[in-house]
Amino acid sequence: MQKLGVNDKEFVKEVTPRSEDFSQWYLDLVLKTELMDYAPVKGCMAIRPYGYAIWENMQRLLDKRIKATGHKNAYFPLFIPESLLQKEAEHVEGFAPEVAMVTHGGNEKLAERLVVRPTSEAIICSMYAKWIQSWRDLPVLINQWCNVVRWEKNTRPFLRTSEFLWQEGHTVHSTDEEAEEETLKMLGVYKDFVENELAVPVISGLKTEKEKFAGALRTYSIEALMADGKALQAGTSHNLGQHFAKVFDIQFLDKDKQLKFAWQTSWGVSTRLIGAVIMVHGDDRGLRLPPQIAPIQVMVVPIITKKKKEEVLDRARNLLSDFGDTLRIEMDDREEYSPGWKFNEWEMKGVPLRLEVGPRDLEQGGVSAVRRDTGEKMFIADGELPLLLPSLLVDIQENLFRQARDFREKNTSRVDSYDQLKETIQEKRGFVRAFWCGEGRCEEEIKNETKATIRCIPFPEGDQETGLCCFCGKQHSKMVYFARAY
RNA sequence: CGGGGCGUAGCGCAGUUUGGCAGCGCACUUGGUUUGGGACCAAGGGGUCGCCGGUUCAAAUCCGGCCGCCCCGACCA
Repeated sequence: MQKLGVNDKEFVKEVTPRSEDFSQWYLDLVLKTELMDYAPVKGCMAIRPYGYAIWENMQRLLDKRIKATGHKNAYFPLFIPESLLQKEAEHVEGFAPEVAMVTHGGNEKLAERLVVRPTSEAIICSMYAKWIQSWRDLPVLINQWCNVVRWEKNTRPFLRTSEFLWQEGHTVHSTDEEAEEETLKMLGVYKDFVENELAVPVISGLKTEKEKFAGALRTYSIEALMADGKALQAGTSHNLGQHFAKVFDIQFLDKDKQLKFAWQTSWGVSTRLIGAVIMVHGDDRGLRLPPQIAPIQVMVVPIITKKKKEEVLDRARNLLSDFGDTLRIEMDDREEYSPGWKFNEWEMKGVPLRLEVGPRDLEQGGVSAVRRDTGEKMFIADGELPLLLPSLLVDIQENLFRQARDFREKNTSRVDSYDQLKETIQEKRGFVRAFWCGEGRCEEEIKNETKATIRCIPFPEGDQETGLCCFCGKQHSKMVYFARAY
């Protein structure tokens, strides 16, 4: 391999530069790269093939992990009788403002309104109550991939849509300890998946009472930092305790002949992760997709000229047949577009690696390659391709993660006073580490004034440091992460 | 739900102030010449001007009502 420098030419401006207007950049990008399009109903989007392919790759990689930890997939109904949703007090209070209701079937008014699921605890628990009698029926480890609907006031493609796709795991256990273990195990699965497949580094920890899931005993989350300095909750795992078991009557006869309420968990990640990938890795030229989830990992652009057309196309086709079994490799041999147009197009669409095959490359017995993550150009001799292509993709994947982690480190601040907290959130954004006493009142006032929320209380590393609450000054406060969030 | 912006060809827009043939760029179709960082020439196709009503000889344009989308807030994966 011969390095040929870095491509730093300015690209054609179809997308608002990220530095100029992050929000507009994001919207331009998701539309221009054909990830999605707006649908006729507010907050609803069509996920186009290129966007859906990313989701399919995410599904495949996460589903494998979910199954490897002993879970099985199932499917539960879209409609939930209103009375079921209302059983758990906190749950209904949290979700009632944003549920869509079906009131009619055909022309007839329904006897009971049906909620279009905003999440499936209620319907699943009503089924679990029928399926669980004995300790021998436990644990129940079920996941489902589906759509849910939440009537949001403010929507944004992928980050917050009225309908979105996700997976939700719902498990039932015989003890508190086992449920807690499951909750943490799945949070760990999410962290592993998001960091290794999406190349997005995350902080994991416990949510505060105020931020926890409606109906949960405890919520844990993984939190990522976007390139504009705002945080995004990338996944949640809830220990539901016995809250739902008690109202849905999920009881089992234990080994000690006692009738007991079961312990439950639920956990989910959604198509929001596509938004995270865009906002963490994207740049002024467009998307930068991690190879693990990129619909196209390698795009071959044949440089077609009048004289050498067939030779060039033959070589390009050979590349597809040589590597088509091991890589997601495609060729853009459209003759109505110039090579330059294609370079920009596939860079905007975030394809990790581009191979150019032209008359010059044929003469030299190799291909030109350009990395999307660095813009680096190189010449690769034909014989080196089988080893270099996979290793370049690994390298790109790791580099994207490293860049994102470095960005997060640079944008994580440690503050000791409330004034510093306010100033940092205002000026620098990013994650801000500060001590917090655990009081909802402090949390609330900080949020009202700074718009920053406690993203999570991180898991203690070694001897946990404590200090004075940055707001009220109380001793033995814990270190938490603050940030403005999506 | 509050504040702001916008609805005219697939996309981006002009035209609305001062009523008078519905336009421009890109995209699309056909033919030709091209092709190593968004090629060029020529000829074409495409419209319920968001919807309903009113004023008028005449409405994209004026008036009234409604609907939708986007952005910023408050609420949320």
